[in-house]
Amino acid sequence: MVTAEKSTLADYAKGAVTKAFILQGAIEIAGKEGLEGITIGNLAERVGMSKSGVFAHFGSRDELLIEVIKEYYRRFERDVFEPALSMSKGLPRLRKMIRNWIDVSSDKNSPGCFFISGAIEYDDRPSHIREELFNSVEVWRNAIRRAIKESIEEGQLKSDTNVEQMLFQIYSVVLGVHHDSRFLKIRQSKEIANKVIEELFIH
Amino acid sequence: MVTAEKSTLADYAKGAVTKAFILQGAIEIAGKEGLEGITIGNLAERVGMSKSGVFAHFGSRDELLIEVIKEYYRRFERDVFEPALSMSKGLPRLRKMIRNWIDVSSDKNSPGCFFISGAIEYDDRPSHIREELFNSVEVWRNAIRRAIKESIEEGQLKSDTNVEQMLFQIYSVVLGVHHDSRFLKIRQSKEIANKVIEELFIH
DNA sequence: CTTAAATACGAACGGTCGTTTCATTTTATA
DNA sequence: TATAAAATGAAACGACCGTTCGTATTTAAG
Repeated sequence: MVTAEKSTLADYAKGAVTKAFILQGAIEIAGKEGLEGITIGNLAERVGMSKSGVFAHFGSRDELLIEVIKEYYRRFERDVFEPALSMSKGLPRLRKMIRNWIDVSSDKNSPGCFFISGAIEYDDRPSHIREELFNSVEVWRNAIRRAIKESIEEGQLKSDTNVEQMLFQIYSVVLGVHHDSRFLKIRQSKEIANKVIEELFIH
Repeated sequence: MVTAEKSTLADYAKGAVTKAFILQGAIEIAGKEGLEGITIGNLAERVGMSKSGVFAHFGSRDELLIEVIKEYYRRFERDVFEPALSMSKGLPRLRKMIRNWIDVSSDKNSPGCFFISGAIEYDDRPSHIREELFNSVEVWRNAIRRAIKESIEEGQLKSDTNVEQMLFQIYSVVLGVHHDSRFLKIRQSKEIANKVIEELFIH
């Protein structure tokens, strides 16, 4: 039974545990094959269930993908954004956000950044999936915008800094490190990316 | 009959004309749905042929995709690289190469840059298709490297310019403009990208 | 003009896709 | 412990996948 006061893993109904397990498998598949690589069949095989058993948890494949994106967003927030909150407002925090993001985007053992791979997969395909992805990306971009503005207010970035251009440059660098490390398999791409980011902050 | 001395469109066997027509259709599909969005079925429908009729020209879907990439590469060379050769060696030529590349990557009426979308589609999928794509990308990257070095030799870029870092930054900006114009639908992304490139060359 | 080769089609194959239906088993509640 | 509810499975559906085969048509060569 789930209560508002206190809840442990054992409290959750079996259904919720299974659902979380399925989503974990789906994220792993999407990390290798992309979100469009998730099929009910290969997901069922991976988690050791029947197709209909998996399907029943979501009602449709679209809904499954939307829940995958929501779950990925939660993890992104937990792994990339929240750890940066321990740094002081302004450039230290912004720097930490970007470094964490570069880490998950270049680490070959992680599923890669769905914000980046998903943006390519759904750039010309209007759908609820695209909308869900778009909203997640926008929330993240707003967090970056805010950190840039706070860095300006703290006097750590030049007062005439163009926020949108700075955002473009930061986003571009992460797209670059994602591309170079995952497609081209360049090992030192992370170091180059961090160097470029530092120069961006210094100028 | 096709001769080595002279050849016009009418000289080509019907098969070659049809094949070119099919490849054109395939490129259009890939522009909207990605390379993996090309199926024998939807391609046949688009060009008004039977599945088996389309299939016979290539022998397998993999071979079809490889020929699509080769054809795209030829067009990229023609539309992006070759026009830059009219500019003088060094920074003017490099600048033109990048501008042309930004144009095809941000133009919503063009199929987008397969070097970029393909890199995401095949980043974790070893296959002949990936190899073909990888080789095309490497040729293009070498062309950029060369233009950077010539710009240094001509004294138009600082002598201590790090070629690999410069290449990373250029590539990142184009990834950025591709992302912002196609996924986020930001209209002024091309202007921001060109501005960033100019600042990159000035510093 | 004849004839061989090139080209295209229609039908079918085994698979996989997302989804539905219904029966069965497992879990939680009273 | 009895009972309702939740969770899962087995089987099948029509649609589409890449591919094969045999045949008809169109094209080019002699």
